[in-house]
Amino acid sequence: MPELPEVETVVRAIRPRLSGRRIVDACFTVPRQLLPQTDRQIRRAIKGQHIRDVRRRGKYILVELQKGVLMIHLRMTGRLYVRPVGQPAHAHERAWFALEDGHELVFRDPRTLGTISYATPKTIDALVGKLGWEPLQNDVDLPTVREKLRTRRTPVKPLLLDQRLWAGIGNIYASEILWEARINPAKAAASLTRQETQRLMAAILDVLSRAVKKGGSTIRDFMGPDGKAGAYQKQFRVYERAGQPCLRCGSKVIRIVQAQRSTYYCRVCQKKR
DNA sequence: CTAAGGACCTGTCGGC
DNA sequence: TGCCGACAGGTCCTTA
Repeated sequence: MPELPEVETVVRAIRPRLSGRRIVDACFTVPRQLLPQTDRQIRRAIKGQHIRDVRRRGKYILVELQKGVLMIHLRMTGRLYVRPVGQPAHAHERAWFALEDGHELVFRDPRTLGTISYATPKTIDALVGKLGWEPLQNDVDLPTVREKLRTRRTPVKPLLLDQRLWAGIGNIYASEILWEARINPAKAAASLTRQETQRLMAAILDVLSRAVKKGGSTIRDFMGPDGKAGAYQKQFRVYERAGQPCLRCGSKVIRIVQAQRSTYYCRVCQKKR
């Protein structure tokens, strides 16, 4: 469900309500979602710890505690919000973290694909160490990117979903980014020209930062933790617009399937060569 | 090493 | 109305 802009929106909303608070208890209902420890181990490890800060790395939400980090990944349908204890629950709530101040952090996830893990400074690298560049940091240069793409014969669209390159891009923004950069999603990553790679890097930064400014996208069930919907879905140029006119050239946007995921693009603006 | 396909889950929607 | 397949913001594992 959420990609970088949605995760960033969640983090910004919950950070002021969690920082400095103490976790007094935790409850988990789906053991499968806990990695790599058991519910009992995580519960014992985090109980009593103060929350120092809440940050994002790729699509991971990092709740930084005194002695370790609680890492939450929302996958497709996860949501995270803070509410006063005693308020009515929603369907599909899977985990709760009770705070000393009378609120609770709630993890809701209908499909139960999300994950919760607890890591210490010693073990965190195994979970987050393989993640690639942070798209909003904009701290990687053109030669470095070109070198990384040089050996990749895979189409560029599925490649954008590989979190080991840029961390945080998902299925919606991959299509949006390629439309913005005027690159054909089926083009082999290794065959991108210098100019195309440059446009790709610019589009990644541009599309994702604009989406963050709008509070992410709400298309099915993503919701800001305050119940507010994101607004970026109104700015989609190609995603879920198959059959509608391209906003640049007017020809029809088409949908194809790559690596079992939908891709949307304009055949005319995003020519292969 | 890379690449492709299935697996993991539940909910919703459109067609017959 | 009810059933069935397709599809959904993601990643991980197995196989070639």
